[in-house]
Amino acid sequence: METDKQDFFKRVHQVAKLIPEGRVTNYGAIAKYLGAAKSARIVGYAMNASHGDISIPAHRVVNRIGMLSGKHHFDGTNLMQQLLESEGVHVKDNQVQNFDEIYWDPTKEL
DNA sequence: TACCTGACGCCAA
DNA sequence: CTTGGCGCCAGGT
Repeated sequence: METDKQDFFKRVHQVAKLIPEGRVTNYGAIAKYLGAAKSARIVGYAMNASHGDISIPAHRVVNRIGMLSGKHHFDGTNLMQQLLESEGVHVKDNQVQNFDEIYWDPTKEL
């Protein structure tokens, strides 16, 4: 059974739900937290799978430089940015402002 | 079944 | 300091 693979996705979803409002994290941090630091890409894939689940704030997950690399995958063109700003996260040019301040590291916070 | 692409990240030149 | 290439895993064609 490919339960192992699905389990990884499930873990990613779980961590994504733990992201506090107004905070953001990056794929690599989640991957590392799960023990697969080099599988940052898979985290993004998991986000794509979780895109249908509103309980998973995928918009709070950005790449290591704080850029909304995944905004292109949301319904609207700037839906991801809208959601972030709605939580108090300032975004400009697909880039999260004060990323260093609102950055949420699961390996540290958890 | 094999090859290619993809919401990333890090190292090397 | 900037740009390019490689590695990782999974899914689709």
